[in-house]
Amino acid sequence: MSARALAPVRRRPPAEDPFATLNDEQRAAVFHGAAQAAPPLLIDAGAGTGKTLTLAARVARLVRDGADPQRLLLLTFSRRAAQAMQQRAGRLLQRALGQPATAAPPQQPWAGTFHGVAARLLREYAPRIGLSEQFTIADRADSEDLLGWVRDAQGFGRTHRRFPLKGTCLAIHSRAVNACEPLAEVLATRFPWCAGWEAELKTLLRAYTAEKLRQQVLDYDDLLLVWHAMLEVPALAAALSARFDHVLVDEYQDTNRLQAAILYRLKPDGRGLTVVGDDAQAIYSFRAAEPRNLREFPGRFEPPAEVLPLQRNYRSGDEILRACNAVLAAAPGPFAKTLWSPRSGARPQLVAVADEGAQAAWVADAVLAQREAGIALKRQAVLFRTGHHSAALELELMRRDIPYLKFGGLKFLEAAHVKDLLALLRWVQNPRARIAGFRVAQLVEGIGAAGARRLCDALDAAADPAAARQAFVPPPAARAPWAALCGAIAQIAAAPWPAAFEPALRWYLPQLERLHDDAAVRRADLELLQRLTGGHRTREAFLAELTLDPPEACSDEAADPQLDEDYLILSTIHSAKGLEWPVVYVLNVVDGCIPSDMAAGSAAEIEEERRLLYVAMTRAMHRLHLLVPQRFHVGGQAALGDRHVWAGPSRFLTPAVMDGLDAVGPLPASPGPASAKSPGPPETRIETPAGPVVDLGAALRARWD
DNA sequence: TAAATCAAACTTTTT
DNA sequence: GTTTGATTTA
Repeated sequence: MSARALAPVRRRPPAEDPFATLNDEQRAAVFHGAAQAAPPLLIDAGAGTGKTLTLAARVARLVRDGADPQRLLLLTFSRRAAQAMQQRAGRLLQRALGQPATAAPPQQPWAGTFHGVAARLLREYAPRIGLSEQFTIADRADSEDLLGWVRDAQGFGRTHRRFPLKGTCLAIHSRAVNACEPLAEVLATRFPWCAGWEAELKTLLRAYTAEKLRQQVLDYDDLLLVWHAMLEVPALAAALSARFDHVLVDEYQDTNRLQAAILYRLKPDGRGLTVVGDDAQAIYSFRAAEPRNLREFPGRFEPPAEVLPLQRNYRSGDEILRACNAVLAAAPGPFAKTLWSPRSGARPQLVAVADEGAQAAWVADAVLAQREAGIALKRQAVLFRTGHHSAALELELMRRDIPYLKFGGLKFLEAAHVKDLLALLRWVQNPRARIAGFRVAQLVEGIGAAGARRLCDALDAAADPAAARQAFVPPPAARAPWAALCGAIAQIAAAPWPAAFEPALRWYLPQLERLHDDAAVRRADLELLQRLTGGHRTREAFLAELTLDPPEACSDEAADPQLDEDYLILSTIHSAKGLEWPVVYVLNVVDGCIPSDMAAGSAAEIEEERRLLYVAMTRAMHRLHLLVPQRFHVGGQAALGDRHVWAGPSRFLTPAVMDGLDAVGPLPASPGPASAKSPGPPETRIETPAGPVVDLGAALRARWD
């Protein structure tokens, strides 16, 4: 073994060909083009067709053939996906180079989400674009609060007619930015009830942009917007484009117009560009994702990009795939694929139950039965449309002592105590961040909204906000507690990371005890937060990555995975994207849940709900259970309210789908009529902003002129 | 005048 | 369970 390790790496013949197990479809995608400047490629990868493996193998193959891993950009949908991809590519590469498995695999440092990569690039280029290197990133709640504050300051809170709420204003902002649409068009197509406020909204969003720049705070949308703005400046565009020889993008059907525009500016001729996607799994249009990015990709280039499909499914038995195909057959997309597998297995089940209680009991029974049969809890997943759909099941699981981990829905970062502590750290890093300061100041005993406002105004007016913070004279009653906060801030600022977390926590814990009855439970969250600090090298990195990629599970009864060996997976369908489990249960496959009655507006929305069911079903490897409660709670009432509706099975369970399902329990009523085929969305063009500018602020403000 | 307290409404999906 | 608004209290 040691002799092998000592041998010069380049002389070692590969112990085995890591690409030998690829099928023909995958091999074609992996070996498309030369290692340098390969022509553009679209991998049209159906669910479970080995997409991750193929992309990882392509990365490994490019590096093996001479590409520099440092000059390779891998854009994925989540950080989790990026890590999975890096690991697999690393292992494949070791084998391709004949390295021992003990050697450190070559890392690809540029892998992550669009937003994550943007944050890193902006931090690096900040001095060249008039941005402070200390800029902080606001999560959605903070962005809403800041926008709400600007909205009040502009006097829109006291209008004669009702002005859109802060959340709506931010949604409008987000839509306009991500879809690259003019404000008027966004209002007309998405927010018709706000159309009368166009001029005011324009003023508001311009003021919001100015305020963010003044405070050196960027929201999610700004990360992409500034990246794009940088690519408008020829010198910066040249530097950024030259930096990467290859750009590979995963889940391309869920990118938006702005992301596509970034990509085309990064690689104008498409050389070195690879995108992977499946239009049947487009489920993020509520976030301005534009599946047409995928459809239009080949034609963007001359000659058009090559399209290579992957249809051989390695995940599921053929019975499950037939049912999945049948769901989509009612509304085939332009890249219609038929998944197939030579493997045969159990037919999927349609389980009719009386109500949500019976549904929870049935799932709990089934989960335990499978566990007895040797399928660990971890290898089973319960999927649902919205976070609270699992409430009844969670009660049942707790009652039966079945540990579980829930993804999606309740967010760790949204808990008040976590936000408090993060606000403190943000405020230390960037004293101009008004929302953070406003929040932290109010934690001080004796300072309320009015005192906090006075403090923030003073900081705003000061040339040196950190000094103004020290000089602030609190109300007499708050003197001692305020001094304690100032002391803590000084310690946090002085200490290296992650030691700086300690004084922050020490200051906050007494406030936690004072403000919350359930301090003990919340304290556990803060300890989890503390454990996360170690994984990041600097405070900036910690704050940025936590904002862009929050821990996915909430801690409460969701047992600490390190304590419980085995736990059942609960997940929203959206959060289940890209994952697979041997046994999958899908809750509430009824009209009103799937499709959600919130989404019943347009035909396009209904079609997205259909794909959502498709995504849920294609997660299953061996067993799939669709649950249909005949009665379920309607929302908009107290948690224990007793209003129900009698629901029919989801309209997506067409006769063709039902043919492939085994009915369990009393047969449900026949499904409703299939929805009409959707007309395509209206044509939109990418708006090209005015010529190159180096003044970032002017570029961003111009967005709202 | 500002802070603390209490009652009531709202809760899709997420970077 | 959090946020918002109205009321009471210092």
